Amino acid sequence: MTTLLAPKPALAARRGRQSTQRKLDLLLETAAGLIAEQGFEATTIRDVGRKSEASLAGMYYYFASKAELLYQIQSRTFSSLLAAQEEAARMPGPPEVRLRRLLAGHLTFFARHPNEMKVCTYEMESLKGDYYAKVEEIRRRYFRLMADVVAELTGATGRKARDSARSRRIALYIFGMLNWVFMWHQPAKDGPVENLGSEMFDLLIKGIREKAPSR
Amino acid sequence: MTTLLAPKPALAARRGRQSTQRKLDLLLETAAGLIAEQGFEATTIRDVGRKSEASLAGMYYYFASKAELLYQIQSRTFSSLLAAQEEAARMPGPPEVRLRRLLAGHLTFFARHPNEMKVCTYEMESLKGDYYAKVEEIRRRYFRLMADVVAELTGATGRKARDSARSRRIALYIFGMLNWVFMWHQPAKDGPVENLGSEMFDLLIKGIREKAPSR
DNA sequence: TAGTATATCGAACGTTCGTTCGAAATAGGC
DNA sequence: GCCTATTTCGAACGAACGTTCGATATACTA
Repeated sequence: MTTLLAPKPALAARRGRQSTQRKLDLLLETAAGLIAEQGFEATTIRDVGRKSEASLAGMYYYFASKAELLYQIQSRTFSSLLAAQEEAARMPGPPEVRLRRLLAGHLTFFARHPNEMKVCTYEMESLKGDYYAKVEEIRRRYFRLMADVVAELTGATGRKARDSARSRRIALYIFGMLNWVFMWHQPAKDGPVENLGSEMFDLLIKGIREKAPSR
Repeated sequence: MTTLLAPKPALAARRGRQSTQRKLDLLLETAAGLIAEQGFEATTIRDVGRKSEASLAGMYYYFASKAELLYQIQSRTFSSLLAAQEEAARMPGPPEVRLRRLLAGHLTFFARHPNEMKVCTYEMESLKGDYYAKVEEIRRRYFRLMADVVAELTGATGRKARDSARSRRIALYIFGMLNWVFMWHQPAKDGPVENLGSEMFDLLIKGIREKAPSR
């Protein structure tokens, strides 16, 4: 169980801990950049080491395996995003305002950690077994956050399976819009990514409120 | 130039051509399934051969390299999709109807070729050099198809850069919704994928028509 | 039936990968 | 200035990969 995390903290809490912690952060950041650019399978531990000025063998002091490296990036990033968004969703206000906050929060987080978010979004299926299950659990909670707010807007408060299925799909559409942004957005060309949140909201809000689709 | 395509057709057009053509199709189909499931880098030519009952060396009679195999899947699939959608967009009707057709066409094509579409969408950046450029050219034409219809709906007929940038972004939002479907849709659970097109249309149409965003 | 182009395959090559191991540094506690 | 725990690294291993090559089998033509 501890084996899933970084090397045993042991007594290092007093000694070179800060330096070690900083190096761990550096390795994760470097790895995220390379994986975001080339993909997980195409990225080599040797690459990460070279770019971080660490030896190949030295990498294995910080990670038990290449798979654990990917897990740590995704786990850390997604946990951090989830915590921020849970707070945003908990704050009071009508569902419209909370949806706005969730969209803005997702995009702002991406603006700050683009490489890590790309890794979380596009290398999810590169994780296996326990690693995959653990990250998927976080992902599921994050999805529910969005789906619940959408459900309030569609009026699917009860147990009507039909309404709840629709709000689930709408939440999935929204995540599609959000996650695809990572594929095309260039700050220099498209301006700050945070602006897109409002545009998405305006684009969707009337359609979401419509109870009965025109079908 | 011919080297980009399959082995020289030469005089094979008369001989065992049909059988060869069928085997080529089988190999591409098998490869698409494996790549869609495991990713391009993680998929081995040995894997594809084994599943197609071909030897490892035998694979190289049909493909010059692993990269060319990926290129052929993407090129064939995307060309076919583009042709179908260009016809759908050319047919007369108000822009609303043509947008509906594009959404339905994209999803229907996915329903028929899910593996190939996943490969086109998620392994685009695994192509390099000329292969990448050639496929990107097709992709660009496909994008313009959608963006033009959206531009008609937003009323961005002139050269107003502001309006054209907005319709470009909206088209990207739409592709995000569409492509993300590949990640979550299960026919048994979510019903036929074609139904989603109407739902997306209803969700978006009012927001698209709004000229001035509330900002 | 002989001959030729097409199609297939076993075996091997060179490279690169993830991972391991034991030794060498480094740094704080006494 | 030693002692111990932490951190780094060179070197190597076994496995798996993409690719090549020469030989063999298959099928069509004349």
